[in-house]
Amino acid sequence: MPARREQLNRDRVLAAAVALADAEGADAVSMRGLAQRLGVVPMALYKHVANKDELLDGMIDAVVLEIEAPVDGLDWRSAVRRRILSARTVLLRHPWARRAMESKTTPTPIVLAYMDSTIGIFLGGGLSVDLTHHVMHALGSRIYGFTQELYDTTPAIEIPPEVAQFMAMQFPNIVAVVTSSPHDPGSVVGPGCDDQFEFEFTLDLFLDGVERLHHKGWHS
Amino acid sequence: MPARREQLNRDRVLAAAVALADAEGADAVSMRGLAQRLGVVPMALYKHVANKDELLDGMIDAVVLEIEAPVDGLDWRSAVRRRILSARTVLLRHPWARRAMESKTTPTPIVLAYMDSTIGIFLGGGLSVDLTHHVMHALGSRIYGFTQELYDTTPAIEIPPEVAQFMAMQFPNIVAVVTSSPHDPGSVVGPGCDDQFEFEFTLDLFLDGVERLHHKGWHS
DNA sequence: CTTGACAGGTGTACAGCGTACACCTACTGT
DNA sequence: ACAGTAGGTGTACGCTGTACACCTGTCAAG
Repeated sequence: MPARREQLNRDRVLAAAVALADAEGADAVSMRGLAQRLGVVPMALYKHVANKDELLDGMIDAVVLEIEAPVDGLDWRSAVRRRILSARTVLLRHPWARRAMESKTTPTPIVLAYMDSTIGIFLGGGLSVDLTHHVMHALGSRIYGFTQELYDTTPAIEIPPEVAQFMAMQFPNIVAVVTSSPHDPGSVVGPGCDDQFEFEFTLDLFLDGVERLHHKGWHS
Repeated sequence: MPARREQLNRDRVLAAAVALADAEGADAVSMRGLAQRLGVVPMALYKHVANKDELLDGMIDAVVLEIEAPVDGLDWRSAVRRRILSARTVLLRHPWARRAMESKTTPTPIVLAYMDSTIGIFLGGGLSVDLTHHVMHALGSRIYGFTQELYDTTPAIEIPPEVAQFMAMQFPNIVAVVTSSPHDPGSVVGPGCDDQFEFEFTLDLFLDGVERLHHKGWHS
């Protein structure tokens, strides 16, 4: 009997899937690819996850669980800000998670628990249920630490000069805005200009607005 | 010679693809499915679009072209608001377009032109280049008329009472917030609570903040 | 009038995907 | 000792996008 390799289990499968996605991107996580990585035949995985969708759920759960728990003793605004920025640092470690979360339509209990505790910060801070409701919608994916930057306006490859000139002709406003201030590649989640500064800028713009509504006694 | 069916061309292919997606959802738009719809063999499509990715680009372009052009004679805030709400009504007609746009990483010239003219509204209204830059990031997908509602918190199926009780135990805050005010199913783009009221609420929260920054002479 | 290029539709084929289903094997509780 | 079961295997199916060779009708040039 050969030295038996360690038995698979759900957590090992999920951990391997996350590691594979971290290392080679989400596309590398196919049932076949993941199985190979684990030295196992594809169908073996189905003994531990129901299907690929559930595998993705598990991967997302693993990421969400890395987000720091709410900190006691802070005002609601600081607590929310801190938690969201914690979510962001987690997503910087797992850039694939952004698209994975976007592509899902139903939350897992773990994601629900994350949302619930985040909502709890607002309600605990005295915000009305209605205002909290709207704020959660307004935040959208931002509570998970990323914004939806649809397109990458700062391409990695340098653009040839004739293209640059063409762009300046066709899209003068884009060029004016994009060339005004560069982004920090180290702080972006996935493609796009979703860097740390922009993220915090918008987050604070939001929280300012919410705080103002709250102080005005906004109710519905 | 049988009555020859009308020849294919790029526009007919794109129009059929959009119609198919409208009618049966984005998943129905496979090269084989679309070809069948056009009474043609799958490979015939490749004489008119380079590959499936370009097909999707073309479909998105078709949708973006439906968005109303900027209206002259309005202040920047009204002009932006109007344009974004126009984008939203377009996306209500083509709910599949939301995910399609999310899944792309590179904009087409037509999408760039849309962005350019939208940026032009801000710059033309006197906003600084820097502020405009941040605002475009902050708006994110909102300039295309949808928000990123990751999860559908108002499921279509009614939930059994024991599940409801379990939810109330596990996620009291979510339940409190979700049950507070219902959403209008007719005004949502895709799954989630992205309804018209929430959309405008957040849009105005944004525009308020931007206007305030602008009046403060915000520059960098 | 012929000829040759070419645009556009066809047919076959392949690699990759998720996964259903039958099987086999080793361990466990009675 | 025996039955049950958890977990890994092998084969196979239908689906996807698409490469490549082919054929056919139209049209312009010699």
